[in-house]
Amino acid sequence: MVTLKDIAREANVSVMTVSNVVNGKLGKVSAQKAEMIRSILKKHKYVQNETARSLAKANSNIVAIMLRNIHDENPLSSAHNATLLGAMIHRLQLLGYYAMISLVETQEDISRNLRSWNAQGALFLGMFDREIEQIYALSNIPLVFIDSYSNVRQLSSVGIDDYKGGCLAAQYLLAKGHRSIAFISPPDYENGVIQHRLRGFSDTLEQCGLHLPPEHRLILESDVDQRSVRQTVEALASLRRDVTAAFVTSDQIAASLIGGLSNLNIRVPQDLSIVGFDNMLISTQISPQLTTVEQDLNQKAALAVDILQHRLQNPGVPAESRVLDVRMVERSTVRTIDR
Amino acid sequence: MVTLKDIAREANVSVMTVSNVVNGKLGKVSAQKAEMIRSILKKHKYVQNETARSLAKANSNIVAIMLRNIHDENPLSSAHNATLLGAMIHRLQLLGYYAMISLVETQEDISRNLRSWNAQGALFLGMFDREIEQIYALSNIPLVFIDSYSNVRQLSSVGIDDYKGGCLAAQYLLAKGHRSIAFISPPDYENGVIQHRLRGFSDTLEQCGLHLPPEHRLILESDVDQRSVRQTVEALASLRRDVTAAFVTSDQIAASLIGGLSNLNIRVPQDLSIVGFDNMLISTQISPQLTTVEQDLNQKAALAVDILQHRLQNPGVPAESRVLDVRMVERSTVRTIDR
DNA sequence: CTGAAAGCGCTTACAG
DNA sequence: CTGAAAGCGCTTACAG
Repeated sequence: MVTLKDIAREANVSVMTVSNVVNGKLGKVSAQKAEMIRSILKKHKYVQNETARSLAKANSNIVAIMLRNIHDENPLSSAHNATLLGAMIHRLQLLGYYAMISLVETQEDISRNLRSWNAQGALFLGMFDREIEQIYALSNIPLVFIDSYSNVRQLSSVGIDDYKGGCLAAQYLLAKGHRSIAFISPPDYENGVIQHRLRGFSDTLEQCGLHLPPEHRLILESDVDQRSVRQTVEALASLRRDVTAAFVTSDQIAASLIGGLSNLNIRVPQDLSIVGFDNMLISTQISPQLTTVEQDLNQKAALAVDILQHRLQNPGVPAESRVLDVRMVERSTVRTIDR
Repeated sequence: MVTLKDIAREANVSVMTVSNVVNGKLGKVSAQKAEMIRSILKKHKYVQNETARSLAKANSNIVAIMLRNIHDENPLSSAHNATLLGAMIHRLQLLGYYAMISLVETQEDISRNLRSWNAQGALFLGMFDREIEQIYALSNIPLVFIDSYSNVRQLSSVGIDDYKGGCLAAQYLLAKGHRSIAFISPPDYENGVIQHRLRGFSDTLEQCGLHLPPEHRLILESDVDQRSVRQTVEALASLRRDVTAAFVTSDQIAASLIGGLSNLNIRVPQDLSIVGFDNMLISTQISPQLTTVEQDLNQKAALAVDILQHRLQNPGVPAESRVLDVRMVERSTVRTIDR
């Protein structure tokens, strides 16, 4: 590995001068020397040793991205997480940062990943409410939380209007004449996302004098585990007499359920209407195409990175929380009930 | 940030002694002192500065994972890539490595990401054939390529038997009585995967005296872009008189095509049979469920990491190439043609 | 414009 | 078992 020192020796200048050229501090080097040094740099394909640079500057250009690991399930088998992660990495790179990814479970995982490479900042996906406060105690680099609800003041976060998402789904189904509707989701995991969608959903029902009985609230342990999908499908099938529709909090789960229902000869939307959430690619791949609540993942990813960068560039700016809008996308999984 | 020096001062010992305790070199420290130091370490929640450690040891425990960026499309919107990445990160963590992820396009991207943090090793996903040789020139850390074909000798790689996958699909469709079959894939991108599947497919046809005319070979520019899906659906629809089935090289694309066909009232499998590839979750989410060629992504990911680790632990061991098996999974998108 | 000195937080190699 | 010295490859702060 060729170092600044090697280059300096060959160029007959000091290490400092080479360093200035590498870092583009051209005011400090004569144009002629700079050119000469640049050509030697190129000749040897010099690549800066970020490890040493980071140690000397206490500035690494690393951004840690931490994904909450739940039940040891691959968090990237969720299309939502994967798309978001890809978009964040892409944008970080454009801005000159390195992305170090870790799947975290314990405070210790977080602490280690936050501090060992002196990351400049960190992006968190799906952390639990109660963990967030503790994370702040670990480090004082800028932190941005995605899809987390928390009471911590001065939290930088990006999320979507989950409450409104629940409202939209309920309003839409009510407008189509549905009066008895199931709510299906993974466990809440204490990050508040599900809870807010549920609240928006049931508040809207209640405004119409309806309510969501506990037996219409179905919980799916895992959206990738076949067995738990099957159980939920069966529970849903046995609810069929009571319920004309279901709001499912992700397209991925909705697609699995629709597949399972079709095996039991329960047709969507004729026998049961379904509204999903996310508007991922899969909502147009299944048949009938899924009516769903849309969120913009690319925007969520970009905004998270931009907020982080803004705080990195302007130390001391106050925390910033952004809530992105959602909207209904009407397709073919909800039927109109005539009265 | 608390450093070894701080701890050493408080414990009234040298930095070296603390370092030995931190690194578990207990043979070198008296049990009593070790215990005392450990408690101070814990009290201050000491976290090792990997930056400094890496610089001193020339050993970072970072593994770089590079994903080939094509057309600036999010590589993690492919369920295949995302699942693979998640599984690799998980396994790397278990073994004590840090995962630095980058989306690469040029040799310079690769060079920078390979060298700037002195990564111990690197994992490449979907690199082009012609690039691989150049990558070897960049660095001599252990490299493992996933799903890449290359003429480079001594290449460590993990892939699947793409040729056999093509054969299986063709054999299956032939056995069901199909004689005129389309082959649909993204562009080959020179990594050989598509090419090998195609060759297995067309060789098998030829063994039966059939062949694949060029107009039955459809190329989809992008599997996430709606327009290119629509174009392919139309092309496929207009082939319908000539063709009774299509082999599609990913479940994701197959699902999109089936969705598009159903909008044109072309039913699968009655009007057209489809075989997919991968056996991702989506193949059971769509209806009818997709008949497909299965590969084991978790195994692919684990093997890639294990081969890398083996080379990391045993410098000088020869390169190792592994090819994983594939198998047919029969579901409901292929009909039997009576003759 | 140029460079010698000191230091970032750690480890290696050696002496006691 | 313990520690003082030197060094990893860079940058900062300063002197010329």
